[in-house]
Amino acid sequence: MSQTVRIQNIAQHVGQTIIIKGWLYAKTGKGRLQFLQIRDGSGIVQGVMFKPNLPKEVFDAGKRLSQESSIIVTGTVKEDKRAKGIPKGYELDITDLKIVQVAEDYPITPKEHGIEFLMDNRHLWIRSRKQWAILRVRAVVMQSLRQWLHEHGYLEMSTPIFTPSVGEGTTTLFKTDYFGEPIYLAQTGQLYNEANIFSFGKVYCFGPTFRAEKSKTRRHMTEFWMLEPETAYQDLDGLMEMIEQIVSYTVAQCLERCQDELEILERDLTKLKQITLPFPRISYDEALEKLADIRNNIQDHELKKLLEIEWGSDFGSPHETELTKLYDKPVFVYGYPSQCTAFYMEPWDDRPEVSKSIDLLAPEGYGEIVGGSERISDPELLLERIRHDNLPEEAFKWYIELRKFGSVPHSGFGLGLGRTVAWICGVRHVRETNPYPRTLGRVYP
RNA sequence: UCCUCAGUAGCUCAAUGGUAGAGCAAGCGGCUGUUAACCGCUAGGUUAUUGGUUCAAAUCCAUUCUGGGGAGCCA
Repeated sequence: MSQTVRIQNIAQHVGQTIIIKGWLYAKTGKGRLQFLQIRDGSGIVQGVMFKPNLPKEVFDAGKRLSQESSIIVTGTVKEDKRAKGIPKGYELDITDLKIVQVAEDYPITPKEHGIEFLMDNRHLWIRSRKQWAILRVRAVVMQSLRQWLHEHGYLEMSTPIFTPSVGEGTTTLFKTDYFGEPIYLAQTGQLYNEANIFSFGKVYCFGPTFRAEKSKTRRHMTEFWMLEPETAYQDLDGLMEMIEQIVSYTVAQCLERCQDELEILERDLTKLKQITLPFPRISYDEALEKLADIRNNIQDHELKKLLEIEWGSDFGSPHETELTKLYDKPVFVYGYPSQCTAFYMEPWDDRPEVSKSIDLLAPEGYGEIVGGSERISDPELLLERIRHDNLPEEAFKWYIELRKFGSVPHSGFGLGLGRTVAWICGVRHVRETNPYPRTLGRVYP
C-alpha cells in the first residue's frame, strides 16, 4: 500500500509511488496523453496520464473529469525541471486514479472574470491560485505577529465584541439588540486592554472589529481583523521601536516562509527586502512641509486641490499616498494635532495642542496600516478630555478608575491585518485578503 | 451622504436607431508534452427594472434596482 503524501512534501518522495488526495484544478490533454493539474490544499502538482500505462476504463474516466472533481491519485514522483507546480520541479506519473466525485460544471473557469462574479463565488474563488496564496500569507502574517508577541512576553487577551457605547466616539458603530437593550459591536479592544495591562503588563487582542462606515474603497471592510497590543511603562519612542520590530519581523517571516505564494502573486521581492530597521520618523509638522513641497511641484490641478491641507486637519488618503512615495520603507508620522485625534491620547510635553500619536504608513501607496499613541495616565486630564468631547462620563467610570490605582505611562497600537496583508502581497484591494470579506453592500457568501 | 462608471448567452465582451454576435465554458469527435493547448461539429438570449420618444430601441430620455471605483472617515 502506497503512502499518502501532501504535495508540499513531494520533494522527499522522488522515485516513490505515492497517493495524493485532492481535486482536479485544471486539465489539458492531447489524445492518449492527458495532463491533470492536481491540488490538495498544500500545493499543485501535474499528473500525467499516458494511455498505455493505465487500465482503459481508468484512462477514459480521467479524460472526462470535470474541473474541481475530487480524486485520489496513485503515481510515481518524477523530477522534472520544467514542471510548473507548487513546489516547482516535480511531476506525477499516474498509475491509478479513483474518482470520489465528478464535479458539476464549475463556474470559475481559467479565464477572466469580473469582480462581482468572483465575489458572488467567493466560497469557490478561494480555491484559485492567487486567492489561495493570499490567504496562506495571511495565515503566516497572523502566526508571525503572535510569535513576535509571544517571544516578547505578551499575553493574548480576549476582549469583548458586545460592548456598551464606549468607543472612540468618532466612528459609526453597528447597533444590535441585547435582550431588549441596545448594544454595539466592538470597533476596538483597546480600552479593555488598558485595564488588562495593570494585571499582566504586556497584552494584546487579535480579532474582528466592526465599523458601520459607508466607506466604499479598496482599503475598507465593515468587519476587519485588528491586532491591538498594549504595554505598561512604554512611552511613544518605545511604541515606535516595538512597531518597527514587529512589522519588519513579520515581513521577514513572509519572505522566508511564503516564497511560492509571493511568486504566484508576482510580488516584487526587492521591495519587501528593503523593509529593515529602522523606519523613518517624521513629525506631523514636517509632513505638512513635505506635502507643501509636493504640491508646489505638481501640475495636476485636481490632485493639487486634493492635497490642500491646513494645520490641524488629519491626512486624507491622497496625502498619505504622496508621503509614502518619498520612502522605500514604512514611515512613522508622529505628533498629530490633538483636535484630530482621540480623547485618550497623551498631550505632547509643553505642546498641548499636539498629541503623542503615531501612524505608520506603508510604502507603495498602501497608506495607514498602524495607528497608535501613548495614553493619558492622569485621571483629571482624562476626565477633562471626556467632558470636552461630550462623551458619557458614567460609561467611562471604569476606564477613569484605571488611572486611580497605580496609573503608569502606557501605550499601544492597532494594526490592520487586511491592509498589512494587502501590502505584503501587493494586492490592490483588502477584500482579497479576507476569506469572506464584509464590505458595504456585501455579506454573501 | 456626495461624485463617477457600468449592467447583453454560465463567464469575458462586441453590436452607437434597422435580422442580437464572437471567444471561452458545457456536450460530441480527433490529436504523445500540455501549461488560458489546438481543430471540427452541437446547443445556448425576457439585452437588470419600469415607463417614454420613434415606423423601428441593447442603442436615445427618465425612473428604480444592483454592482465597481473614489471622497469624507478610518485599520
